[in-house]
Amino acid sequence: MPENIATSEAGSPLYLRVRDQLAEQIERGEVTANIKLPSERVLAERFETTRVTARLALAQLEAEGRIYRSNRRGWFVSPPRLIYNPTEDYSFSDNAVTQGRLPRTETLEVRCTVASAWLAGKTGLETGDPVVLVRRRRYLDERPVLVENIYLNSRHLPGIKGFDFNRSLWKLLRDQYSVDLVQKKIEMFPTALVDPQASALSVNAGTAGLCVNRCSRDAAGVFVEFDEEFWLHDTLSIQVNVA
Amino acid sequence: MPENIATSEAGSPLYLRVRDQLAEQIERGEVTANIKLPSERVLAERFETTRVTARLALAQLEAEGRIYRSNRRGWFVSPPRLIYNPTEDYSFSDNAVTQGRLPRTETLEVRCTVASAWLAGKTGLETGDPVVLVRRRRYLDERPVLVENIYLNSRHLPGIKGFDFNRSLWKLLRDQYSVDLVQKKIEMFPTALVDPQASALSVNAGTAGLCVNRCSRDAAGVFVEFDEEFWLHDTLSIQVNVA
DNA sequence: AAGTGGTCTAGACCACCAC
DNA sequence: TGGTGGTCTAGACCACTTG
Repeated sequence: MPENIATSEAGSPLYLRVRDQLAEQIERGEVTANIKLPSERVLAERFETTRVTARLALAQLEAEGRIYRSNRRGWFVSPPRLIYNPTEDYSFSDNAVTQGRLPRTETLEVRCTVASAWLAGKTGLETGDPVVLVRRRRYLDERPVLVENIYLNSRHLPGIKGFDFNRSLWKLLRDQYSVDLVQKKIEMFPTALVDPQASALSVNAGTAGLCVNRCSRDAAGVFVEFDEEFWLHDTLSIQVNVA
Repeated sequence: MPENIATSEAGSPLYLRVRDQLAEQIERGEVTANIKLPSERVLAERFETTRVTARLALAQLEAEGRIYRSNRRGWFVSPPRLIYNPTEDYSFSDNAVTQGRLPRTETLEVRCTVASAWLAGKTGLETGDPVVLVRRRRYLDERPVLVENIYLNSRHLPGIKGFDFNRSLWKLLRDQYSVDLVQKKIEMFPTALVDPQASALSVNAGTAGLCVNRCSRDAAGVFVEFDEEFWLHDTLSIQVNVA
């Protein structure tokens, strides 16, 4: 049975009225976190319109962070955002568990390489200085939510390449090297995810994301690590306190 | 003369190849900041495709923050992002000028009201406590880039309603009330802009944005102001230092 | 008045995923 | 194998902006 939309007052475009109806159903809890929405074809029929218009409505809800898509499996309701304070020493896993989520970390790659001009500019290293690159992917409730490139100062952290990176990096540095990260420079901006990050997260190129870069030094001001994080835009809320 | 795209290897979807060609032209400087792109119909013809596909390519570049649209006037190349540190006492104007931009502030509304339950939860006020609401819109080079709702503790700031809000709020508090904002709690998350913020910025509902909330207190911990900012996503880069 | 983006129709074929 | 989203065509009319 079609919804009473196509026949309603046309005060706003059809795709926004479809959006509002879907949003209402989500808020009423008729569909809840991680539940699949009806298919685009079914929605188009239900609202007596075409797939193009149904997709416009879905794109709106996706942009607002209310729903997300998974591969070609369909559209799902987004769970609450993870609260994340990038200024603090940080265990992704502890933080997720505290918020009632199931975290998982995959180490995609560990490789010795040298600093690019871009990295040198960000860190104060010289171009060509040795660094260890660690690429990780992190999940919440089995949904991949971020990929990151970590560049470690290998001169300052001998033997770092041999450790297990599926655990908290901050704890590793503290326990194995007695390094405290006390100086941080953090940069954040919203942007679309493109390859290779989009592929790594199994989303389409152009999916909205948040890029978080963090440059950390020890108490003496020596560069320790640079972290480049690519988050799906609907999965996090940044919180920072200044005292 | 059509670009050599439709005939090129179809390793990726057409709209991504169109995106790449346009991105290249932007990077080569053939079109630069605030320059208008060819119309969607011209692009469709040039790349031997339809408007729908051309719009997909443009939407990609918009999501990446490379271009933006202005009403029904066309698509324009985005200028560099404004670097913004929300943890510091902050003059929008000074910051913009330092970065070579032309700032402007409009006060849309100044109104006495009372704290909602939502605001009470964010600030520690009681629901119903008196506050002054200031709504402002801010421009960079005559492009509106953010709207904000400022809630001021009117008990703590007698007579605040009478001042000029087109200048820096922080300077106003310092000069007129000798208040230093030393405790701040900041929250940021990417989301789509919807009405009324979208209308206030003359963009379509669903345009990508960044919401920045800031709760500031004085040295004694008394609530002074809560600021709710809605930025266009391609206009800013957040930078924070932790020492 | 002409041109622009905004919205919408009614289809089509493809790649991938689950059954 | 059938259903899903992903991509794409070839048009249409409308609202608004600009000359």
